[in-house]
Amino acid sequence: MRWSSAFIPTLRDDPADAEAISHKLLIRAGFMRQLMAGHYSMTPLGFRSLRKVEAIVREEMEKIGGQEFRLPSMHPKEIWEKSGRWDSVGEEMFRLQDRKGADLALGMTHEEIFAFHGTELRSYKALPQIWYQFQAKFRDEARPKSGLLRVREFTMKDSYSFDLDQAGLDHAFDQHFEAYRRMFKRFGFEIVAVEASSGVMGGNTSIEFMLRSDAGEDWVAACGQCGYAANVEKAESVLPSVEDGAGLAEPEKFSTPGVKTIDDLAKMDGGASPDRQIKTLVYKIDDKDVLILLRGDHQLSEQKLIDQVQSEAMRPAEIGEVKKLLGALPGSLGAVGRGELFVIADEALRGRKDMVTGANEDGFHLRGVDVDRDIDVKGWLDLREVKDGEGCPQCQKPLSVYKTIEVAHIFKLGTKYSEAMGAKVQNESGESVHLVMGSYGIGLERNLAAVVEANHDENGICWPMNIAPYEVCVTVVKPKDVACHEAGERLYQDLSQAGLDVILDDRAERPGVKFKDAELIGFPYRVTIGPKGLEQGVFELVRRSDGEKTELKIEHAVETIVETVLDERS
RNA sequence: CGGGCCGUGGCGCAGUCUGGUAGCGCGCUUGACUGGGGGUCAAGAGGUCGUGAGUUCGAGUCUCACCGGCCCGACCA
Repeated sequence: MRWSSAFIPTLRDDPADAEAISHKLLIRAGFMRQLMAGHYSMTPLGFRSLRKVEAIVREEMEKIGGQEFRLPSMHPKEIWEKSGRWDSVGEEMFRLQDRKGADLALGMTHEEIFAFHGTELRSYKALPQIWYQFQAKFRDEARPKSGLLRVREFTMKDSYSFDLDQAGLDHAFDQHFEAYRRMFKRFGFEIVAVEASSGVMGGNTSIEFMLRSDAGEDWVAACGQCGYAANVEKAESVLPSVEDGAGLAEPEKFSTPGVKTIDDLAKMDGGASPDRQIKTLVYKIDDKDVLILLRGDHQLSEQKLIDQVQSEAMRPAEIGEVKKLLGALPGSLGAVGRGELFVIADEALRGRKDMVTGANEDGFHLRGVDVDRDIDVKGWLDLREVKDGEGCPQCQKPLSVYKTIEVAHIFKLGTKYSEAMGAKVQNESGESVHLVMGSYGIGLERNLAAVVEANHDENGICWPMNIAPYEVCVTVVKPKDVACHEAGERLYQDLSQAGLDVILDDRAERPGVKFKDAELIGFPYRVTIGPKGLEQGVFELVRRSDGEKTELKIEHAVETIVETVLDERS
C-alpha cells in the first residue's frame, strides 16, 4: 500500500470523549471511528489488525480440531424460550418483530443454536465435536464505555464442545484452555486465568482469562506465591482469627445518638471497632425479606449471594421497606430476636461473641451479642468480598487484588442446553444420553484493544508483529528527490515480494509528520530513506518498541529486514 | 436505570453568566520557499451554533421539551 492513496485518518489531538488509552490511540491513529455509543466502524487499518487477531484465533481453533460454522445472528423467540433464557436474560437482549409480528432476537451468544444443530448428532461414535464460528454478537449494554472494551455490537469467536460424558468435557475444556493460552501469547500480552462466576450461563465451572489493566472493570484476587487466582465475585481468603471476650449474659441495649455508620460507632466512646460489629443488610429475594449479616469491616459481594441463593429476582430493600420491617433506619438494624425472619450470615461471624449490632430502634445498639446464642441464623454462606492483603486460601500468603480486562471466558455447561433442545446420542450400551457441552468465547475487538492497552508508549501504539496492520513502513524523507523516490519504491517492491506487509510513506509531507504518524500507528519497524543515507549507501531501520536504530547497507537491506520480521512472527 | 458533565466548520476549543454582524489553534485547498522529528509566508474553502417550540425588535447566548455523547454508580451471557 502507498500511503499517498490510503485512507488513514490520523488525528493530532486526543478525541475529547475518550478516556481509555486504547480508545484514544485507536481513534487517533485512524483504526476506527464511532457510529454511536457502543458501535464502532473499523477503518482499513483497524480491519487489517482485526483480521490478524481473527486469523490467530482460527489457527488455534483448527489445531484442536475445531470446525468452522456460520450461524444466523437473528433468532426466533421459540428457541430462546426452550432454554428459559428469553425471560432470564432480560433487557440485555435486543429484540424485534418481523412484519408478521413474530418475535425475534439478535444473538448475544449461540448456545441454543449450536445445541439445536447438535440434535443431529446421533451416536457416541460421532463424538467428540468442537464447533465454532466468528459472528457478530449484540448485547444491549446499559453503559457502553472505554471504546472497544465495552460495546453493544462486536465480533466473537464462540465455540461449543459436544461430548458423551464429563471426562470428555474436561478434555475439550483443557484443549481450549491451552489453545487460549497460545492465542494470548501470540497477541503479545500476559494473562492470568481465574476462577469465575458463571452468571446466567449455567454450569458449574468457568474460567476467565484476565489482562491486568487499569482500563478494566473486573477485580481479581491473585496469590504471587502459589498461583491461586480468582475473580473477586468468587475469590476466598483466610482471615486472622479474632479473640473475643467472655461477653455478657445477655445483650444489653445502649444509647448511640446520631450513630449512622459502622465508622460512627467505632469512633464513639463505648462503641466497638468495626471487626466487633455486625452489619445488617436487608434484601428482597423473590419478594421475601432476608437479613444479610456481615462483620462490620466487610463488604457484601452481591454476586456471591446471587450465585449461592436460588432466586428469580433480588434487590436491596428500599429504605421505607426497611423501616416497616425492622422499625428502624439503616444504622441501627440488627437480627437479634428476629427469628421469624430469614437470616443469612457470612462465615466470618461464626462463633463470634461479645459483638455489637443495631437494636432496631433509631439511636440504640446492643452490646454483648453472642452470634450462636442470640441470632437465629438460617444459613451460613461465604458472602464477603476479598480485600487486598488478606490470606490466600491455599497458602495463606497475602493476596493482591487488582483491576483487569476480561479477554475471554470459557464454561463447562453440562447438559443444560442439550436437555433444553433434546440433543441426545446413544452410548455404547444403546442408551440415550444428553450431550455434555462446553462453551468458549473470545471477543475480537476487545482483544485488539487489550493488545493496545498492553503495548503502547507516550508516542502511540507499539504493535507486536503478529497484529500490526503493516509490519514495515518505508519512509521516503524527500519524495521529490528522484534517487530517494526510486530507492523507496524498490525497497517497497522487494519487501512486498518477500511476503511482508509493507506500507510506503510516499506522501509529500514533512519528515517530522511522517515519523510522528508512523509512531502513532505503531508499525513494528520503519525504514528511513533519505538523501543523507543514500550518499553513504545506507538505509536506517528503526524498531518501534524501543526506538533502536540500525544502519543497513543498501545491498543487504532487504535480506536483513525480511529476516528480522520473520523472526518476530509467531 | 440514578447522579454529574457536555453538544459551536474535519479535530481540539473560546464565546453563553451580562441577548446586538460566529471566532481561535490545528487540519484541508492553491501557490511559493523548504525538506533527517508535527517548518515559514501568502491567498482561500468550509458552520441551518444537536433538534423543536417559545420569549424578544433581535437568540449560539434566556425558557421549556426532546435527541445524542462522555464520566461515576447500578447492571453485565
